[in-house]
Amino acid sequence: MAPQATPPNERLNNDKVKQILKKHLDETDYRIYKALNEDGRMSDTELGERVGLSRTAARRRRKNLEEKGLIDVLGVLVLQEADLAYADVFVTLNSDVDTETLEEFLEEIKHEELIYEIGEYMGQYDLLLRVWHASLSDINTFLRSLLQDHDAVGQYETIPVTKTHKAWHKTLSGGTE
Amino acid sequence: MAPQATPPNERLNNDKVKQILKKHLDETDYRIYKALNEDGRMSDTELGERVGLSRTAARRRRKNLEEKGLIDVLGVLVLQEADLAYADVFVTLNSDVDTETLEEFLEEIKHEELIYEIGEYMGQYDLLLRVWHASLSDINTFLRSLLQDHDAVGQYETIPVTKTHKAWHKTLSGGTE
DNA sequence: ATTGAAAAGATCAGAGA
DNA sequence: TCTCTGATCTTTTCAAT
Repeated sequence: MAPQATPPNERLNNDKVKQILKKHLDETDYRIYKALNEDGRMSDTELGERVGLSRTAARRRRKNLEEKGLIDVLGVLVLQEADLAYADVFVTLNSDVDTETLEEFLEEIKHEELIYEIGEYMGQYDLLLRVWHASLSDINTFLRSLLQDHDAVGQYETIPVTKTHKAWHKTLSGGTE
Repeated sequence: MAPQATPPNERLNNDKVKQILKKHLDETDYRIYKALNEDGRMSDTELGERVGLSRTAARRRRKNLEEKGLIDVLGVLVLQEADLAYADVFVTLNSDVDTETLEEFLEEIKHEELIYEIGEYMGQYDLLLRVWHASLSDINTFLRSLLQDHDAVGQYETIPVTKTHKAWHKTLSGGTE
């Protein structure tokens, strides 16, 4: 079958998004991203059909987006489906912590398999950690041994996540319901 | 070349993780996940070589993990690389909000292209939203029009994320540095 | 879980808009 | 620069074991 023109129902009808991204992604790039967001293993051939390009053109764009680091195609663990507990941890750093101690701390926790996200905040808290474990009480124990007496950490608050409705830009289907 | 036995340097040397996941994933499954977490488009052939299985066996396991919803392979936008602003929003719901209004609210924001995550908290806040936009001030304007006078929303606090060190279980390479 | 073989897809060089 | 086509090589996929 010949590659079709852009299917009308898949056109990006969101001018706002187009405006925001125009510095790096044009509309075709964004549609490639959206297709990969749905299915990261979609073949370049199908990708091309979806966005109205030949396989090679679609492929080149995908590769470019990946090489520039604008998109990443990866596998994620769906904690909700794996009956795992997960929580967000808001860390306030010690006010007198020096850069080196902080760097060491970050380096240390980056390699923790049970911490799947680390972000820096500007505001009420300094750091966000996201952790997973078998149960909430395991999360508590884990965090205590990791953060309790660390030079870099002032205090921390843990908030369990009870349900995720949307993640990775994607509405989640199931849940435990 | 014949499929090799498990390369020693790639074995999962983390008993804690093995214990936590044993209900759903065995060690080979977890190694498949870790490989896909590095590169979601890795071929089943390479996957098989990495974990010491034939292409078909590796493929079957991958498919199973995807079908059970335990892992998902998808494309993500790396906001940090796209010069976009992003922030976390902690929402406290109105104390007198009824289930229906809440459901409607969730349904409404699920389809917002600029909201890439929605989670329910148990604790100090009720909801976490993660938003992106061209700039922080755009985020502010966007949130005001979305949340300000909504029946479901009591108050909300926005905290900009200034840097992400780890996301999707993966240490991020670049940054703007 | 594996192998072998047919179909589908990836990849590259060359060429054109 | 971006795209396309055709040729070749790799991977996927499925039936049989």
